[in-house]
Amino acid sequence: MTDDAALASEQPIQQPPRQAKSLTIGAVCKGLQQEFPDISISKIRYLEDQKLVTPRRTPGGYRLYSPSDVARLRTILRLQRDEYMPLAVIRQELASGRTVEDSSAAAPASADGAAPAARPAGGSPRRMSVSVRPGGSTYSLEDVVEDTGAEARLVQELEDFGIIKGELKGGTRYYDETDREIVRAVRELAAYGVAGRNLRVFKSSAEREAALLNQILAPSLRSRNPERRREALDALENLAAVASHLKHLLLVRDLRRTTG
DNA sequence: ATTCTTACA
DNA sequence: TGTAAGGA
Repeated sequence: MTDDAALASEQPIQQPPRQAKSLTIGAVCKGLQQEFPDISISKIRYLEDQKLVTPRRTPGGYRLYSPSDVARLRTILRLQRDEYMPLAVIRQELASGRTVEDSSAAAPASADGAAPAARPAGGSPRRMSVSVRPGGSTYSLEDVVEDTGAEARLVQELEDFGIIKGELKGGTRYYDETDREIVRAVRELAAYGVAGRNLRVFKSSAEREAALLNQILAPSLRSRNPERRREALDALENLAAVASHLKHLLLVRDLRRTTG
């Protein structure tokens, strides 16, 4: 077989990686469309309104996006699409310097055949501590209901309130261990008449605390050294536990003060 | 030919 | 979010 002809084909590549060129909004939009089909110029402008990106401007007022801006956009769109993260939260993530911006030009376009979640083999591992590390077991709605004794409606309500997220995979929702424990705790609270709007307080409180802890450990968590990152995660869990204990003590103290 | 801002659906 | 208008 002769195959020398195939190798001689020329590729019209006119992108010298040398020059860090800025792109107009139209070019950026076109490039992003490969990974995000429903992106649009107006949407990109909207993200600027929300202070998530601040591209440079030409004297004429045209937006100029640096490669860094584009990477940031990509990160934002991914967080929004893959993690259902609200723009307000994404803004904080990026501001705290926690989330990292990737620099890949375009998505590898790997045909991900959706690997359905793995069911936990055993029945119900009774555990109060939850890891901050991603990638654990996942549970279907039925699993959660069965494990926690909560009504399916309660789970739905928590999801509506944004208390738990539930990851959509292959048409059905799956919850992680943290979600399950949250449901369990809320179910117990429900017995005391705590529900609905009351949960917002807990949520915003938790968000502030998480932001604080992450801010403290941001440098280590961002480290390229795997060893250091692991230590940071350990520290994070420990720190969270200590903070939780302190919160408990303060709560008890305030309750005493209030009740007598 | 493109993009900009503002306003409106 | 998308689009029409009116300018640069």
